[in-house]
Amino acid sequence: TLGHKMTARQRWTPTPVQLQILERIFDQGTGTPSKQKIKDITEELSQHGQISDQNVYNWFQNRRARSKRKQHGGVGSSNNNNNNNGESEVETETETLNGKRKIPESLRVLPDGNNNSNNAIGTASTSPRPEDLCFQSPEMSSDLHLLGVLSNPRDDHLVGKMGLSDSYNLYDHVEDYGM
Amino acid sequence: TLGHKMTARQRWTPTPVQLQILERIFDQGTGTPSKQKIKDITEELSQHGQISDQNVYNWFQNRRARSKRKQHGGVGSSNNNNNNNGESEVETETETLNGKRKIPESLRVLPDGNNNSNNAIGTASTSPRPEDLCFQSPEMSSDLHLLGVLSNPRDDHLVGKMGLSDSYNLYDHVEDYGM
DNA sequence: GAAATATGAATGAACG
DNA sequence: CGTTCATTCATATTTC
Repeated sequence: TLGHKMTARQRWTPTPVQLQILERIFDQGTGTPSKQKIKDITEELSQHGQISDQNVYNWFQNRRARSKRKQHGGVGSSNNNNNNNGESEVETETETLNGKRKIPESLRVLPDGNNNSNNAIGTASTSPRPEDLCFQSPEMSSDLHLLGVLSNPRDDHLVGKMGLSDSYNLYDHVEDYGM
Repeated sequence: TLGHKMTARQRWTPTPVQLQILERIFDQGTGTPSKQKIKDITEELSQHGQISDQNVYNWFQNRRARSKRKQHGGVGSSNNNNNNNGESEVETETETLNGKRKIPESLRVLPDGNNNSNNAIGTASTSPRPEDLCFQSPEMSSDLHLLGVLSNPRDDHLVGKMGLSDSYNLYDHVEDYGM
């Protein structure tokens, strides 16, 4: 009953030794190791098992994030952690949600309905975009005339001369987009 | 390092269609689209789901940065090494590995102390990744000595064995869309 | 064996 | 623009 090779990419699992080393390094308080450090560490850890820079990097990132997160939970704090809104920090209640968050990786590309955060709530005016539900054919939608412009690299001289098209600097952390 | 503005509560998730379009545009070699282009793209993509200029801009930036990271061998890692066990018989059945790695938490974090003999990992009778498979370097890398390096921000060049990542490697996502 | 949990991996958003 | 943070997702592992 099983299939055959499904290209199951198993995620890297640190060996105890690797974990020990990683923990130790993390405990050094070095914070986030630089890329160079990452390489060193990777090199070191590769002696104890297969590992890559990305693995090490991810590990540190996760470790950091996890530490931060842990502190905020109801660790030693007083009881009564009432959540007013249904917002709740979904943390461990992964699939407790009614919605199906777990989509097979094969189908991950498929439209999962609409998980976009719609500001329109309460009025039930959630407009499930039918377009998303449609299968995306290689030709994409249709009215992509826009693409025609974009596919033209020479089309840059369109607005570049206006003098007003400054850099994207203002794009950095603006809140004007009212998202 | 003060008030981190993480007011971004809801994270925009591109729909498959949007992703396709974005990928397409990015692949056109347009590089970083102008502001005008961004607007056009946003407009087009908004037909397939909620999106903003900022989202589009971020996406392109991230995409670009990611691409560059790969060739530079930054954190982008180099070799995607899975577990040595990851041969080909990997099936969707979780039972494939048969044998649970029963490593007590005591060993998982392994407070170390001063003990060097990590025989504890001997539980590898079911360990999915035999570490002995890896060839030990003649210099017998010391886990601890690496820490010294990390403590020294100035000394990044210690092992000097990192001469591996040169070629292009795709570590990142393996988008299956567009199939 | 399924659920719950832990954690590695992917990615959007922010910072400098 | 490169790097880092924060959040989510997927899968391994542990528990019931």
